[in-house]
Amino acid sequence: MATLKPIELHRTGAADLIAQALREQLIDGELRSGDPLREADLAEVFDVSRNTVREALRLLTSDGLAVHEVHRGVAVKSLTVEEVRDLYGLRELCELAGALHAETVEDADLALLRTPLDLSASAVAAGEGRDAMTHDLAFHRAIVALARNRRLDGVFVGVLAELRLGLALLEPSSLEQWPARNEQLYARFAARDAAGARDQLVPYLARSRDELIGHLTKTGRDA
Amino acid sequence: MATLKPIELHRTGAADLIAQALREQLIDGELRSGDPLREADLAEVFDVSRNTVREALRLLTSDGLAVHEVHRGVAVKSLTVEEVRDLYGLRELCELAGALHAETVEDADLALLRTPLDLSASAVAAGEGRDAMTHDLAFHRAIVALARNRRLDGVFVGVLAELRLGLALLEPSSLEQWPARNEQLYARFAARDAAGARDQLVPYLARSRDELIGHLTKTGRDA
DNA sequence: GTTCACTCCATTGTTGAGCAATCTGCTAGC
DNA sequence: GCTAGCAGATTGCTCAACAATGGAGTGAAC
Repeated sequence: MATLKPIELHRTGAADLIAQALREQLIDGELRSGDPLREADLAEVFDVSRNTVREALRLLTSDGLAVHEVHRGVAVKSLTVEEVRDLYGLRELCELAGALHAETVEDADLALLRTPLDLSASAVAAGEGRDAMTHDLAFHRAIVALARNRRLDGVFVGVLAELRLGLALLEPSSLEQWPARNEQLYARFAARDAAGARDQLVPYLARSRDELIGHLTKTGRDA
Repeated sequence: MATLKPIELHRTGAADLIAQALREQLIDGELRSGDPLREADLAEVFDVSRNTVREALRLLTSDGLAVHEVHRGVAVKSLTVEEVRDLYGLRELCELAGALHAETVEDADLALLRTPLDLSASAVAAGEGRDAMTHDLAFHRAIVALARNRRLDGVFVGVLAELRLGLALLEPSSLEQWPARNEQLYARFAARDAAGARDQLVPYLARSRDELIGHLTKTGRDA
C-alpha cells in the first residue's frame, strides 16, 4: 500500500473546538477587551462541563488572547500601548525576514501573495471590513511564509491574533487605504526587489502601528 | 498609604506549579524525547487530581515542549532536523535584533551581559554542564533583551526552551569551546560594534546548529 | 508463517457534583 | 465617612464515574 494519506487528520477534542470558537469571537471583536470569560457561563453556552471550559481557557491564555488571574478568572486581554509597540516590533522582524527572500521569490509564491491581495481589495470594495482584514493579514502571512520557516510562521500568526484584538476596534474607514499600499508592496516582490520591499514595509507598519496606538489612546486607556 | 507594592505577587495555582516542575525536568534532560506523560502517573507523583495534571499538560504543549494527540495523550516533544533548523533561524532573528542595538548599549546593559558570561565560564571549569548551559543561554537572553521588546524576549525564551530539549543530549565536552566564543562576542558589544557582533553571531549560531543536527542524525532519527 | 478479525485492557476525554479558598459588593456599626 | 464583617458569586481543585479510543494480545483461516 502506498503512503496514501500523509496528511494529519487533525482530530480535535471539545476543548480545542471551544477554544477555536472563542478565538474567532475574539478576532471578530464580538468580545471586547476586558470582558470576563466566566467558566459557568461558557459551560452552559457550549453545553460542556466546566472542566472542559477550563481547558479551553488555558489554551486561550497561552495564546496570549486572554489573561488569567488566580481566583479572579480569565478575561479578554487588553492591549497596552507598550504591548502594541512590542507586537509591531516583532511583526516587523517577521515580515522583514520574509522580505529578505524577495530576490528569489518564485512565480508560485507570487501567486500566493496575489490571491489574498485581490480578495482583500474586493472585500474592502464590498464594505466587508472583517473579511478585508482577514485577507489583508493573509497577504502578510504569505510574505512571512517566504522565509520558509514554520516556527516563524507560528510566531507571526500569534502576533497577528493578538494585534487583531485591537485592530478589530478600528474604524472601517481605516481599511480603505490598505489595498493601495499592499499593491505597492506586492509590486516590489513581483520585481524581486528586496530592498524596495523593505523600504516599503517599514513605514507601512509604522503607520499601521501609530494608527492603532492613536485609537487606543483616544478611546480609553487600553483596548 | 503610599503605593508600597506595585509588584505583582505572581501567585500561581497547582497546575502552573506542576507545569513548571515538568518544564525543569524536560530542560534537565531527565525526561527524554518521546517519553509519554501519563496523566494517572503524574497525578499520583504530584499528588493532585487528573484534571489538574491535564491543565498542566495543556500548558506544556502550548509551550511546544510536549505534543498532544487525541486519545493518545501527551509525550515529550521530539525535535526533527527540520524543526531544529527553523528554531535556529528564529533564534538568529532574535539575537540579531538584539545585536542591532550594540551601538547604543549602556554600561548597565554590559554588566547584564557580563554576569552570566562569568557564571557560565566558571560552571564549565567546574564541569557543571547543566549550569554552564543555563548561564550561557542567559547570556544570549541578555543579548536579545537589548532590543527592549518583551514580546521578543518571550519568543526567545520559548525557542531556547525547545532547543534545550535537544541541547540537553549533547556531550558535555561540546560546551568547552563556548566560553571563548562568548567572550569574543561580548567584546564586540563592549566595543559597541554592531556589525562585528553580527558577523560573530551568525557563524556562532550556525556551528551550534550544525553540532546539534549532527548529534541528532547520529544518535537516531530525532531527539 | 502471515494475516486478518476479534477481544480485552490501559489510557484518555468528558461529565457532574462537591467543597474550600478567595474575591466583591453590601450592610451595619462607629 | 469610614471600617469590619458578612453573604453571594466565582474560581481552584478533587473525586468518581463512564464513554471513546488505541494498542496489544489471541486465535482462526489461509
